[in-house]
Amino acid sequence: MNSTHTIRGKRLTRSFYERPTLEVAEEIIGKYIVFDKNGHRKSAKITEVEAYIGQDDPACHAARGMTKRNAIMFGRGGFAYVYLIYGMYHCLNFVTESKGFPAAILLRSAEPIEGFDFCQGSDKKMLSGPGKFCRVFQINLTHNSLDLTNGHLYLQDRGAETTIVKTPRIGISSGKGHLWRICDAQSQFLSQPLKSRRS
DNA sequence: TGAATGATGCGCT
DNA sequence: GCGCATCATTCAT
Repeated sequence: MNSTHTIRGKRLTRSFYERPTLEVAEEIIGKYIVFDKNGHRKSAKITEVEAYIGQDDPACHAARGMTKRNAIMFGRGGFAYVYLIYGMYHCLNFVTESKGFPAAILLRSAEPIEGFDFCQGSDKKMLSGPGKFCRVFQINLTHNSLDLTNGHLYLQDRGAETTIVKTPRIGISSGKGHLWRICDAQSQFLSQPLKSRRS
């Protein structure tokens, strides 16, 4: 039942990324990530991200200055920052803000849209976590520093409307006070379920 | 339903 | 050496 029809959408340009990170993070929910690899297209709707903002954010990789690994974060917005974590998983980030201000948005979870087999019925968890997303999308260190505005990995606006919820970030030991994990409040495709509200 | 744990490699002190 | 922006599995309650 998979369609090979290409869904149209507007590619997000440099001006989308080169803004305050929290603004970008809130607007990025509901956007679509597209990866064209060898003529095969995968796409997914973004449901959950985290913001890592500047050298005053202790959880941000740039907190202790520029290194070879995090150098891309110090450049212009609109590039991919990919790193290896725990020796076995990759995490994909979107660099934000202008040159000189290091910040990025971690893609934590998404809803599969195009280019997947759904025979297992476990699609809700297929992309639910930063490591799982990269494994399925085959994102690795070779994709670090790719230009999202001019390449085969990019974001699209397909006009989806969303309601967002903010929570503390996951898996960090410092910087827990900020509500910089941003989720689609209605989505079933999150890395962790939101706390249900009690009456 | 939740806590503990092992796998695994790189960057940094 | 140690500590990670993780995940799947095992064990306890």
